Amino acid sequence: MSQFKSEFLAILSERGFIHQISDPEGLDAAAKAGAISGYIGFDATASSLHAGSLVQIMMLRWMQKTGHRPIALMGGGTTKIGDPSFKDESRKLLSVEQIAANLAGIRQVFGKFLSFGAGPTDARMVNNADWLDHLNYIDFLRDYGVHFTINRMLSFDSVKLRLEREQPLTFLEFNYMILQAYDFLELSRRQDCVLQMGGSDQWGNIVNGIELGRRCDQRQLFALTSPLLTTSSGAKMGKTAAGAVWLNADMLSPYDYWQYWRNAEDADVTRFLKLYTELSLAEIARLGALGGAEINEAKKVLATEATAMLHGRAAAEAAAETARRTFEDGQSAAGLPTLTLDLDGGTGLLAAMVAAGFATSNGEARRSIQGGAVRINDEPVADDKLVLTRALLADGAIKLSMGKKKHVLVKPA
RNA sequence: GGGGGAGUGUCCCGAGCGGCAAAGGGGGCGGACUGUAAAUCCGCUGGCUUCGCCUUCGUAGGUUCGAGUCCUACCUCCCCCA
Repeated sequence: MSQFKSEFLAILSERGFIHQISDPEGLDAAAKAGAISGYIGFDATASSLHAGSLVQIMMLRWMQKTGHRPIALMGGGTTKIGDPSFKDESRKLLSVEQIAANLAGIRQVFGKFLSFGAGPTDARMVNNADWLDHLNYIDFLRDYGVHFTINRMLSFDSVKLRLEREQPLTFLEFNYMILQAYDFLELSRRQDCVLQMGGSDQWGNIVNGIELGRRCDQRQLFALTSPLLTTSSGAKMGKTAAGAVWLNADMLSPYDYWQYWRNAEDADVTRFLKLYTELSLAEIARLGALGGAEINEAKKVLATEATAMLHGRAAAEAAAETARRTFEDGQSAAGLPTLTLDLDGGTGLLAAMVAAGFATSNGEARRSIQGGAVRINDEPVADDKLVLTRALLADGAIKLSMGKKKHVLVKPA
């Protein structure tokens, strides 16, 4: 499996990024022979990417680090259609304004992982709206539609779920795979891009692009997919109870991001270190060998390294220090997320908990209090009618906690 | 076209002879145990101005003191026959 001669594939392989490659020998030879260009598409379905996309981003990063040119494709056009792959029902269509706003949010993150420019291995960012928005329907059908048979498209696993459930798959969505295939063709022509990467759920779509390249331009293109990542207990990467693990700092603080990785399951530590950090495999092997409570050290390294890559070393160290003070010293630490409330007029505890995101309704907050989950300045609270006022301030803030892991500092308005 | 079956707590799956805020799972949250892990055990898991009030069982009507449960129409899906 890892008999790759190119540094690019060898690294991806040994770090666990590879699920399938369309023509492993061919791609390996191409990557060995010289710099190649490869892309991954990101649709603008939310205003930030989340941890589930991190594997893709890391693949682009490794591509660049091993001397190739990564292309981040913004799905400004395809998002208007919506990818139906492996979804059991169609998603709501996003407005054009919404897509533009989401795209702006998503763009930010790439600069932290890739270095952009015009040089041979500088990353590029392109938007498929540039070519998809102005396609002429009839011309497009005549030029490219002839290369796709419905028979074949219906055979893809990605649409089977929908078809088997006899859920409607609209013609609009059905076109998504054609447009994604066309993207690949466009990028091969415009950017000399020969590789498309993505999650394993994208395999069918990518292969369609390879077919199109062969038929239109007699060009050899490649596909490389990463495994669909779940945690050891089966949960999807990047989702927690509180919501998605966003990459944008304004949607998830560096502290909370650090916490997400710190709370990884034991069984995931080695795998995650390989995928989400750039530590050497030897170092990862050492960390992964730690047993019992010592593995917490490995989790801290994972959290700090992963956070440093996204938010910078300083933010990562600060998060680590805040966590250390909070969890290991049991003190309130200044780096905890803060919440500003009116303490002069007083704010009810229930309302404060909802504002802190500890509960979604007063009732839920009340039940948590009755269940003994809530503490103020580390003292358990039993009274759900309590009102937060300045009298509770300690060191300029009130530390409001729920459970062992959720802490917020309430400060006066 | 004909016949039969199904849509349940806006996370999911799923019970429900007319008295139902609705069994049971899963998931999630909290507690205990630990190592900010896993497993296990326990509690919680519609909303509110909470001894009470309000909104929930595909949609809209109807019967009834009272409907998730019965009736009518409609929507969607599954199966059999043509």
